Amino acid sequence: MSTSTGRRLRADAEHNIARILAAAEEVLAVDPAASLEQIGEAAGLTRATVHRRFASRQALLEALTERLNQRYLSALDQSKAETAPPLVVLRRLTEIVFELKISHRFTMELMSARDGCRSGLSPEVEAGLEQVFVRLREAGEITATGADWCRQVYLALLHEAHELPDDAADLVAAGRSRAELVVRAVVGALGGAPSPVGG
Amino acid sequence: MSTSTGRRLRADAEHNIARILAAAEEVLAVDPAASLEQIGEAAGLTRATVHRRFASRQALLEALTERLNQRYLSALDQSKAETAPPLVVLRRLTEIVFELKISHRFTMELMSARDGCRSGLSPEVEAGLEQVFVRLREAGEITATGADWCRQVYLALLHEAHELPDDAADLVAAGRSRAELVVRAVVGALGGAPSPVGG
DNA sequence: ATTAAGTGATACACGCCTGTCGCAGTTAAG
DNA sequence: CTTAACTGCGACAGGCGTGTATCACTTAAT
Repeated sequence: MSTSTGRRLRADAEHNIARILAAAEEVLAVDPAASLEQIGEAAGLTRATVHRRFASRQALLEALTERLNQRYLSALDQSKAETAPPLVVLRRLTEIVFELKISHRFTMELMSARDGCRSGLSPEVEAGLEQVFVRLREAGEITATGADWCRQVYLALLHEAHELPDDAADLVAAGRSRAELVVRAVVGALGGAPSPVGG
Repeated sequence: MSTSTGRRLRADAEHNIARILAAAEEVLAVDPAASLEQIGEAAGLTRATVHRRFASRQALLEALTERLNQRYLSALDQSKAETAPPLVVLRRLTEIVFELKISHRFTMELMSARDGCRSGLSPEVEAGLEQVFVRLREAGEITATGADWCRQVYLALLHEAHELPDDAADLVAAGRSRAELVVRAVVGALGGAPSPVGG
């Protein structure tokens, strides 16, 4: 709905849209309540121009989330393309998302802030993620069946691992790789052992 | 630092402080950017009175976090008092914190929003939580050694389980109890199996 | 009952962000 | 080159939240 709203833009205008989005990400990562003025300044543009490209602050934020959803899709493609074993897919995906968390910190948190029960992720991304867990289950790596639960646990552990200081003991134990740590934790959380109690 | 700043307050004033805090929690849970006016109205008081009791918005928020930290401490006491087995302690603690997440939703999220690497939790609460994981490790239930990692994983999984819809498949599998689900996931994530990959 | 504390109501100053104009100058596109 | 698009600049109106202060009134404390 935001891609090509009317007729084609001039090249420089299109270019400025990119600069605004990049600047917004950069500035809002530092101060989530930053004004459009600050964003424009960081983009080397005027507030007026920001308004010309994005009718409202809300519109700008929506453009940011749409952009991140595209990166997510691309990440999913990159990691599962070669029909690799599901654990490898999970590890690759994790590594890419770690990079996204660095370059798109603000938007990541924006999308994590659920309103109600929505995840902020596009349906396509959610479906792609679900596929990863379906394959993990088929391969016997996990036992959990709920798509929501799997996705939430994964993203949560990914996030926490990312917040971890560089010299954390558990990181060393995982061979210095945050991705390794996440993969192990996710597999453990989603059910290495079937059911130690009842049922 | 906020308890008994100067001389004693009159009884009704002290009472109003409690009403303001309760109203703030209630209102901010719905709209985190709500004005002091809205909070005052919800408390049956005027904005002026809110300002009399809390010099600034910032001061009010700090009072909220201090309050929640006290609840955390009390929760830790309640769950580990009887020297119960660590897994039971974890489950009890989880159940209590679930209730806190309902009654203190806003403040929970306020404290989760880390600025830098601080957790928002008071040192006492962090220490108490660490003790729980130390005992879990001594009992052989987990293998992870990092205090930060353990705490973060626990709180994250707790949060995600709480966000889960009531009819989630994994909840049924865990015997309908979110606390059960969290305990299993935490134990799994923090290392049921030592190290399936390398040295 | 007396006094000090507390509240309601109202008003004001201040600052900030948003959204929208218009105009002059610059730049891409054909 | 010529035109239409785009930007910078400045200005404006409107809204909202904060923080402070004053004054009359009510209430707890002793």
